[in-house]
Amino acid sequence: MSAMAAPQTEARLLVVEDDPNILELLSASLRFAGFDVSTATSGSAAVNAAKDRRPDLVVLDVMLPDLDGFEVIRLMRESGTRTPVVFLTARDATDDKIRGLTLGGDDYVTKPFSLEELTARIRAVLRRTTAGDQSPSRLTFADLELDEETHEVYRAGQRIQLSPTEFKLLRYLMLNANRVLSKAQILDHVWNYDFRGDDNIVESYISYLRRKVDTTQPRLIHTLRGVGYVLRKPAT
Amino acid sequence: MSAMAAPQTEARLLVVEDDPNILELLSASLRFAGFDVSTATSGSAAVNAAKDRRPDLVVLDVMLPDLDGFEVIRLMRESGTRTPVVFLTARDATDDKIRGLTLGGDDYVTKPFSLEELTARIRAVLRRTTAGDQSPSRLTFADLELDEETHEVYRAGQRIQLSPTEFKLLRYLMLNANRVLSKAQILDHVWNYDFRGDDNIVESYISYLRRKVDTTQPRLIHTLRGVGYVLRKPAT
DNA sequence: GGCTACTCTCAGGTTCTTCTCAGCCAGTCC
DNA sequence: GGACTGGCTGAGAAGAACCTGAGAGTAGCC
Repeated sequence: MSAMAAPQTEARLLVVEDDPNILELLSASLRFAGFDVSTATSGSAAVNAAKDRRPDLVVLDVMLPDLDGFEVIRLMRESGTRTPVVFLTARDATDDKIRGLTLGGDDYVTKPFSLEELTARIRAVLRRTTAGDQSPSRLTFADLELDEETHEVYRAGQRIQLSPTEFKLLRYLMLNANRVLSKAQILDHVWNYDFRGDDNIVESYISYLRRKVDTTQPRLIHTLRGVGYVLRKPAT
Repeated sequence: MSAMAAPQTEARLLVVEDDPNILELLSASLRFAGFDVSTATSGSAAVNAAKDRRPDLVVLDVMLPDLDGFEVIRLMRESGTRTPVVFLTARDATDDKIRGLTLGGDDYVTKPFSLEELTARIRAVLRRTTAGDQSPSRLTFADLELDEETHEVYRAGQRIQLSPTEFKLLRYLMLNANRVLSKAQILDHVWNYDFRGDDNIVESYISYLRRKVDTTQPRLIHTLRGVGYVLRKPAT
């Protein structure tokens, strides 16, 4: 699934995270999303890996066993390269240094995050920092349009207001148009990884989405009973 | 984000600062703002770098481990070139030397500063010292006007009084018109880097600004719930 | 020293959002 | 047809995000 928008497909990521569960989750899904992923589990390993691999972007947990994330970045940048970073931080990060993370084209995501949110941020940072606006911030499918930067959604030219979760769900459907997505899959990608509710939440949000963006013909969001959902044009 | 106003885009800066955290903060964000940045961490290194690189402007901490900032400038200028300088000083610097700075076209910013303030000063000094009125001191968006030199703000021709922070916030919004800015981003750019409060201060100042400059139709300051704020004309 | 203007915090109110639950509906299988 | 299963959706509780008034503290100014 998730072949993502093409341009970053070959972007090289370095993921630095000491929790093996989260590291596995991240590297598997980012790889699956089409990124070329390498990993490190400590700050010093990260610095070396960055020298060797010259990644296009680093996903970096600020809490690491040896060096903290800020040290890692400084060491990486001493060699002169200006690699953009997406930081992973705890939600209640009272850490003084958390300020300043959005400078220099970088960004951050607070734990626990959803994979959709992380990949959206990665795409956004790559878009900003890579020369040439190669990848457009606007997704299109049939008469649906979704702007990742301004969070605007249009159906047949009509502006539609979505809540944050509705927006994430629609983006996920659009990035995976014509692909059947199970409720479990959707849950895993759109909701935070610590979400402990059940599948019904997906049904609820599909229902909300239909009411907001799929009231006109042709219908684009289809249910495959017992299998999942798919965004596609009818008569396929 | 922050592609800033175009004109200074190619200006060469030399940033001289011995604190590695602040140096990283500065070089990352100035580079992202479009400047061509090189760095030095000591006075003697700065003198050499200036000879090599011939920067258009120097950002110079007055407190350095070896030479002080004024010495550095004297040595730089012995070779005859008159490079403008923006000094970084401690807030309580009662030093007489600081006083005379604004006479020679130079300027200074007291630590801790905000990035908006520093980049505004850099732009102003470049404007004064570079031949040709390349970058205008007046920002315009819809019927909003903001003069960076006189600190005057007009909405639909009406003069509006803003406090210093309100002014900085509005300038930041105008420099990034049509771009969605998160509260974290705004905090990082408009407030001093040592500010330790929370996001609510941004909400407060947005509220003040709205009351002062956004009481008439069409509304220009928009809230994107869960995302941030954006300055834009409606019906986009 | 006293006044003013400004910055920042806090808390109450409001609106929007998330999530759960339960009942209903629609296919499917016997 | 009847029963079962999966999906849909309205109602509502809990919580999050946002706005704003009030006020404490502070810096700057006369």
